[in-house]
Amino acid sequence: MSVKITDLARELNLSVATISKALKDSHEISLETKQRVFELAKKLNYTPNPYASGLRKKSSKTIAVVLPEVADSFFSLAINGIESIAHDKGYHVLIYLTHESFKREESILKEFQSGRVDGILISVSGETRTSSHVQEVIAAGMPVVFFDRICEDVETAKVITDDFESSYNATCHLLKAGCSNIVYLSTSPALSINSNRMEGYRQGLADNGAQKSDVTLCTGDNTENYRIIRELLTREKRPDGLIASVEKLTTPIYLLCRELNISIPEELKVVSFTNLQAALILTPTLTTITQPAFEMGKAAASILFKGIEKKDFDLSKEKVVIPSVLAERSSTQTAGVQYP
Amino acid sequence: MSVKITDLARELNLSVATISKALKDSHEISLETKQRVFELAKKLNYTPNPYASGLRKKSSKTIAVVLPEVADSFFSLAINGIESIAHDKGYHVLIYLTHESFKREESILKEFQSGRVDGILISVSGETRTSSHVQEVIAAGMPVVFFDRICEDVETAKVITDDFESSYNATCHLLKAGCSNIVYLSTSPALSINSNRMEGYRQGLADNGAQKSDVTLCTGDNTENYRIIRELLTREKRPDGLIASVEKLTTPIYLLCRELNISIPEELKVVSFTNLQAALILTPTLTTITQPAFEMGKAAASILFKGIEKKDFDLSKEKVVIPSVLAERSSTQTAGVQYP
DNA sequence: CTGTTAGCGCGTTCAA
DNA sequence: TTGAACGCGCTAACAG
Repeated sequence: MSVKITDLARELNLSVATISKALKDSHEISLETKQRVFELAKKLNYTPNPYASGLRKKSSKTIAVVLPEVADSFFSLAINGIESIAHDKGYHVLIYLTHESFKREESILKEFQSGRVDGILISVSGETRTSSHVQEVIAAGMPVVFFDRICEDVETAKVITDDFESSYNATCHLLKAGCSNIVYLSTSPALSINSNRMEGYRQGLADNGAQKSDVTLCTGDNTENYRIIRELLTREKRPDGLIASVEKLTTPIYLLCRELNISIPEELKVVSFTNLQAALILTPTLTTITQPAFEMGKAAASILFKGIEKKDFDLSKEKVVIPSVLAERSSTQTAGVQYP
Repeated sequence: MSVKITDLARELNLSVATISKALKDSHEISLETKQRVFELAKKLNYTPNPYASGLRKKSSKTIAVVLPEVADSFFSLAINGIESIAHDKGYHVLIYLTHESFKREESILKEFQSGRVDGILISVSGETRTSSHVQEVIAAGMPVVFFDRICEDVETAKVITDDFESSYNATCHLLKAGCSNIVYLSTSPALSINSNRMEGYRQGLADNGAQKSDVTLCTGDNTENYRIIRELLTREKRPDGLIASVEKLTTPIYLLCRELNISIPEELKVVSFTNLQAALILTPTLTTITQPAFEMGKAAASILFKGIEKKDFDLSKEKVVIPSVLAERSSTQTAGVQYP
């Protein structure tokens, strides 16, 4: 087994209390004793048992991160952000995946009544409709921060991005860049994600007294989309700005621009929402709207630690809407690929 | 605070020992008592403190996963695999990122002498040249499993994929599919990853008494690669099979095939190593070689748990070389995008 | 300055 | 069938 305080105590003919204090560099221990303790500790590779001290101090110095999955880059980057803050604060990170299952989410959260963690960072599953399981741990005094996928009705800290605002900003960006004929490429208008983005576009145009909104409806079928966009790019008054509401629309755009000899971004400025960032491999000169996953992770973690460390900190007051990142790329600075 | 055993004991006028046994469904407790205990436990939302019991039983029921980063999909998927096995086994997963720093890796590993975890799954940082930090925890009796990025000289379990074999299989695959003129597109031949892959290709050809090997050297510059591959695809005896040693070569291949009216896979079969899987968005009919990250995670975790649970299990005997997945896709079954 | 004592919450003897 | 007592490794209060 690993070496413990009693081992040091026996070896040095001191009491465990003395060792404990010495290791904490307490002022009530003589310099000489501390020296001896430190030396032996280093020599024997002593590492305090965190669970024993945690039991005593009623703190685990660990947080839980509950995610649906870590398939795309968003949650991956978020983990990076969370871990980096946690590390700085001296906390450890437990990770749990719900696999989009509400049942699993429930059982995971219930576990947290046990004192295993000091706080929870959660992005709820796609199946989650009710929030009593979250309310329960909060009621038990556990700090909780929602992150990306939130429960609207739970009064605790939330960190999200704003689809409306992102799209609004993208529109302003294009207008400022000189576009006067911007088309929004929508997906199924039923999706709330799409309608928010579309509204942002409309508002952006309106607030700038610009052109009327011009929405082209795309579909789930790629061949069909190709046809639709071709029509758009060959019509008499061709658009000089495009907002792609989902990443996969960038492929037909790119291909058609090659085919029709339209250069991006000189003749056509394209902004696309993107999760995979795969679009950049194709079109390095694309302007992208990405969720700043790393920053969101850091922000969420920071708030959580405030909630953990300051007992009177009111998490329910915290609602952080982080703007998406509008990243304009020149062909030289991209990690993507450029072709003649 | 959360409810503990003593609370239940007081409420039911029983001793803590009785409660403890009852909760473990011990046969030395009457059915009736158990019933009452279970009921109250459920009612009060009792959850045992894992650290207290862990302290007693000298086991934490948690493992550590030490990774360089979770940027690309490989480690993300690996985490999924690891977590799923851990969950099944009733274990918890602590995650640590080294950010490719050896110093950080060292300090993380040292922490594990403390009993915080029962086992370690690690993919070493890019800076890691020595292995004494790993040897140390192993010497202290900690089960360790290497995973993808290993230390050759440490005698413990390892789970990896084999570049040579993958490439060998890809070559055989193309030969079997009727190719007689397969070209290998290399990257910088200095990279060990590339030389292993190239050797696999050569051996694959040799073992099948097929054509002589035909390697085309690509570069780091995309425009240049485009030119090189164009030359290749317009030369008199055009290849009917291509092995791309890195994913980014697929973009020029795809573009040129469109341009030159070469259909994949009818006229040209393309196999590519891939990490991002972004290539599939472009070319759904591509055949890919991917590291089966999810399975590797599961395999590594499974081995680790054997090492943890069977004290006489010899981890140093375990070396699992998982074959890369050669995935041939038809245009219909892909998650990618197809265009006319 | 150092040591004694008493838990943190739980599980495991051993007695009753 | 139940309970009292001890200890896991550590910290905190109080003595000395």
